[in-house]
Amino acid sequence: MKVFAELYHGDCKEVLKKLPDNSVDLIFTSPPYADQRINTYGGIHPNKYVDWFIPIGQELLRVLKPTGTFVLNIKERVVNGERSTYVIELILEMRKLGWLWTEEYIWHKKNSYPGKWPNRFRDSWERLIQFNKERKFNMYQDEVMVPMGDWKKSRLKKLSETDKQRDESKVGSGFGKNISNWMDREMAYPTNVLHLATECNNKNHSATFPEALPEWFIKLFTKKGDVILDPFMGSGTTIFVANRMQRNSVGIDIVQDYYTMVKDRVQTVDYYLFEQKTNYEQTEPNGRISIR
Amino acid sequence: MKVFAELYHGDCKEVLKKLPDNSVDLIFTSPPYADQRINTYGGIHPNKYVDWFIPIGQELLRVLKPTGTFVLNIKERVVNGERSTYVIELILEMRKLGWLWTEEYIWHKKNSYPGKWPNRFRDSWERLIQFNKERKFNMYQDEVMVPMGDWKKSRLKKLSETDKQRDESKVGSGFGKNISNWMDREMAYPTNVLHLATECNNKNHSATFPEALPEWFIKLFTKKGDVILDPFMGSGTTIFVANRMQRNSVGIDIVQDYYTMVKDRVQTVDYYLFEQKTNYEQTEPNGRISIR
DNA sequence: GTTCCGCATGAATCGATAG
DNA sequence: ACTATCGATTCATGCGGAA
Repeated sequence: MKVFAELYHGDCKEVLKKLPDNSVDLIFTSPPYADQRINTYGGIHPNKYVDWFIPIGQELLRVLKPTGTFVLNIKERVVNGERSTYVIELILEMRKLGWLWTEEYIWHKKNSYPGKWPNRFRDSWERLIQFNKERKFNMYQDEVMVPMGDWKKSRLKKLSETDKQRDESKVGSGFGKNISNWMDREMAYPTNVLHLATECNNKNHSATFPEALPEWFIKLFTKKGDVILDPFMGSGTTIFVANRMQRNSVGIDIVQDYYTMVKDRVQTVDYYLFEQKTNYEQTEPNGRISIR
Repeated sequence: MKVFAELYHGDCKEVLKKLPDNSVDLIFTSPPYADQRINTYGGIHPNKYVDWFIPIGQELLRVLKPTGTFVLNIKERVVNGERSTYVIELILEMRKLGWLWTEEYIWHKKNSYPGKWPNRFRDSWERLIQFNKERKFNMYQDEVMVPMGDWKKSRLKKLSETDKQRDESKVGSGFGKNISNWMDREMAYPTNVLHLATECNNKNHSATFPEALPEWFIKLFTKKGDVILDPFMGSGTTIFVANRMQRNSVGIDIVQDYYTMVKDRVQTVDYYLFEQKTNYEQTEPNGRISIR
């Protein structure tokens, strides 16, 4: 299957106008938080955040397919001892545009930023706000099933130890089959709380969210060959995960360095696959970068 | 220490007017959810929820001490495929009354109700919205510390060998002091995400939250002898936990059965303590029920 | 080939100090 | 009075090198 990654450099409010109506299956993005990351992005004042975002929300509504989903990763910061209200105001304004506020998932950040203050504890969660265009949308729930409980993990560990023992005594005949059967029966649907650690290791470019986050929603809301849009792609986590999962992707960023970096790395991925599989597709004439 | 439980039967909007200004240290409550429990509370339509709550929020602001805290346990329900907006609208309206929206804790319900729907997974979290009257309020953070993660074990091992010597060699240096403080630390401050299972063993009275929930906030925001108010006490979980923790409590409920049941059970607790400790205080002449 | 351990770092916030 | 800058505080994760 041929997969493209379509990258743009510019203000997504303008760039989005180039995209056709009803062309995207999933929008997954984490916009710059108010007055955060001021050195890379301009920094939007909390009081003006909603006004800044709404025109973008309007365009996103246009490009999303009726069966598509928009997942917004965001968290309000503390201003003068209070939680800012721009996120919840944004939800109300988005509904006025016609968006449906379907659900709010919680990302529990297991390794939240340390610190101690007299009036609050560490902030260890972020919002994943799900918007939809219509009440009927594509959702592939079976793709994100998980092993049932923590007590299963210990049993799995025991099994793997047993696995080794049997491996020594008997040459495993049909044992793997048993495990897979057992695992299949122990799967359950997840909830709307996701437990993931932030990636804070010393990589070249730190992402704002771990790959597992877009991966989960991509599995849940798209199938192979669908189109995923990230209008604030940043270091490109969404784009790369989409590629790996054989989804097409459209990425936009206003920062030249991010755009260049993601473009280069996407090409690297392309080249890597070329070497591995000796199955290279020509770059599309329209500037789309082919990945297979 | 003598502890009272002051119970009222009636609409809290009216009953609250009897309470004096600045007399409560913590308000912890879980109001009837919109259109939920219609048979008991009559059910408030989601569209009218904010209008219904605001006069109560006004009175709560009056009775709370300037150093006190109001914790509101609530979660918006799904109406016509969308999350209702009355909770986030309520936050905005409460701020207009003068409340400060200090923080939003997440209660992750570890054993939430099983089930799935075509459009959504199980809802396994609720909001615990913290409002305050002033930016400075009482918070006893040390009372809710939790054991550190497993990573601490290896770190302890390391520090016991190398950093002890360094600490002795660099006596008085700020750096060494920091290290030693950290080394002795066995407990860490928690985050704003609480992991509690819903109680399913309580057959008599279906409480809306487990005892551990009010217990955590009572430890965090009050000391012994403080006054805790629950204007929607329901089956009285907040009241009983406050009693057990030697905090005074004020409970209000509009449902006669709830009022009677809590009053009877509080007296039972009273009698129980009388037998155990042979230290009984007369019931107060003003109708307050004494507990020690 | 594992296991263990050192270490950098992450969408942070408050209070004091300076301009 | 109001804004800007800076130091202090703090916990968990995963990479990479070493045993």
